[in-house]
Amino acid sequence: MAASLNDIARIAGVSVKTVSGALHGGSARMAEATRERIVGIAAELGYVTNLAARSMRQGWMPLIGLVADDLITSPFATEIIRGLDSAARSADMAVFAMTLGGRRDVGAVLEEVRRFRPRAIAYAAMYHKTVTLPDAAKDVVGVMINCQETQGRVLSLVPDEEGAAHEITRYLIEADRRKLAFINLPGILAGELREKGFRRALVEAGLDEAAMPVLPAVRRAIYSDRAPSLVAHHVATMMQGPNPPDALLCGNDRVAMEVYAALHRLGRRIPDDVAVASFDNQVDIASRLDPPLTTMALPHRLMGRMAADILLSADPLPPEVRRLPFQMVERRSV
Amino acid sequence: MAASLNDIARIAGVSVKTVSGALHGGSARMAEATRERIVGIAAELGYVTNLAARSMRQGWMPLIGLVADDLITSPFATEIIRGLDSAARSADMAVFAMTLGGRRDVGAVLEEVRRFRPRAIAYAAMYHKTVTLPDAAKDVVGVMINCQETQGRVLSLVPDEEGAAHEITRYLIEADRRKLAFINLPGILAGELREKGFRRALVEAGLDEAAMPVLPAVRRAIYSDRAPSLVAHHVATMMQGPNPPDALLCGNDRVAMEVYAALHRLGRRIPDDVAVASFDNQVDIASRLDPPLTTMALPHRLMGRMAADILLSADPLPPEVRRLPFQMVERRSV
DNA sequence: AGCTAGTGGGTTATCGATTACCCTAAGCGA
DNA sequence: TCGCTTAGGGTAATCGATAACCCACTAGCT
Repeated sequence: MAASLNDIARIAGVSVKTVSGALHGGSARMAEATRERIVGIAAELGYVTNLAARSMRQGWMPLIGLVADDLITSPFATEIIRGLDSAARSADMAVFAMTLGGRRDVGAVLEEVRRFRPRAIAYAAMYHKTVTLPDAAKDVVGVMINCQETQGRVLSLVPDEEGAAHEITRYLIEADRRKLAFINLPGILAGELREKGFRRALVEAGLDEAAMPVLPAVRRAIYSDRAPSLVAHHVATMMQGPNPPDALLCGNDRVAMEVYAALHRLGRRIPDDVAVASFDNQVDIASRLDPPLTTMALPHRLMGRMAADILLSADPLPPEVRRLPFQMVERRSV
Repeated sequence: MAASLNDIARIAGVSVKTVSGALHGGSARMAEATRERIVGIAAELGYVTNLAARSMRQGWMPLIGLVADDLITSPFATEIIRGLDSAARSADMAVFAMTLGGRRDVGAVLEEVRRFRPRAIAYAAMYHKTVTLPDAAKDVVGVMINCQETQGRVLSLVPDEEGAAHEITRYLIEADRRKLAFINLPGILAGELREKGFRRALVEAGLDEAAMPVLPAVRRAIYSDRAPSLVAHHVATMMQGPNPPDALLCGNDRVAMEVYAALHRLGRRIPDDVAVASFDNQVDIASRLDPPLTTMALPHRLMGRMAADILLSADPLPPEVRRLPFQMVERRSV
């Protein structure tokens, strides 16, 4: 068994409280010699603080619980966790993540996490969506990341999808593109909001918004590697049609990857014939495409960092929805 | 503050020990009526077990600590964690991950994790490598994942790089390819071992091993999105040379992605003119390439699961190095 | 000398769950 | 009726760290 304050106290011939003070800076009143002797013995014994024991008095463990609906799987998840972690670390806390992993019962998973007595709990979604939390969970979850609670009773941090779509569309228009098309992700909240932003930018630029197609990358389902893709079909149809687009906006970098392949097959050059832009900034893909892809980076890290700040802030914040900006990563596809 | 066994006991008019028994199945001797009454009160109060308190007696928290050298960043990391998690869950434990995140001092990070009193600790590396653990850490880390301890004093789980390279090379040869080239990842252990397997398969097939080039994907450094790539150059040189290869083996799926682009530019078709195969099975990429990429999947999930089994096994295991097999994912690039 | 303030450190209760050990009452056979 | 077993449950110690409160001693001042 690991050494405890008690063991150190016995060897040093002082009381536990003195040892506690020496190692964790409790009372300032302490002879420097005593402190040094105690620290020396602690090091010799390989003493490691027992946070579980400390938590008994404190009431909580120095943990931020993260319940994720399946997110740990995704490369973006890591960004959220990094953001959370960097903020948590400044407060000498750690992040403790647990995924639903297919389990339906959010309440049960929350309880599993609560057994560890985290200081606060965040709930995160893999992709931007609306989530219904069980009633009891509303007082337990301090902040929602990448999702918003159905009844708006929990402070939520989400990406500003509409703003991002608006920005990248404007960017395409400013690059003298006039015939745009958007191969969107159907059936999800992000897709809906981005379509709004896309159309708004077109209208503001005085373009004929009705002439610009918004097409689904897949049929109905979530975009995944199992869903049959419509991308190649859409690209071929549009490019060989009477009025081919000179800019293609893609729902994510993987859609863009398929668009690249389809354009290659048709002998079209990027960006000379067609500009391509997208959302996500999945670096592995975006930076390795030829030409490298201009894409709107999701604010995952930012959401993580803000979430931690919110959870650790002393005073309670109103349960609003905060929309966080994407960051445009300009490469050479426009 | 959350309800405790004490609160429940007071309300139910019984002792804490009875409540403990009722909720956690301690003593079998208990009137069913009493148990039900207690469970009811616990539910009403929203009682959640305090694992920190339990751990005071048990000596450890039901946690498997995972120290990762930077791994949480990678999409593979998630597979290791999933493997660990699924095995841990069967033992009613959770995985608690912490990354080095650039910090040099492994010992300090290990101590940070040990403060939480995990039952056992695993160390994982982002890519297959050799790791030198501080002396004190050798008794603390129960298993190394995706890396091996320099002095072989800790049980290690690593991918069987040589075997995988041998298998995929044989597969290419059996597909009637006779002029192979390998665009390898330079400067890392995996690359060295794979080259061995590649050459062994060539020799076994009676091919002229010296005529098959093994080229570095990048100059010296680790393959990352910052390292200037040599892939396009190599492909162009080889394909336009006197004796172009009919099969290209790639160090990972992102290299393969660049190979695809380079071949497209040269007007070569996959797999008709050139077969392409690689390592990793980064699904996002491999399944979306055109044609979908045949690739050797790293045994990350398996490593995770085995690691948990090892850590939770009662009897200590010898500190050997176990090489785990890759899984070939056949798609349509060969 | 008597008093006060300050220094250095000890005692003990506490947090929540578990557990070794003890107690009571009922039932039952001798 | 006595003694024993068994069901049902109580008491109190324990794990490690913390903190409220207490105590002994010394220097400086009147």
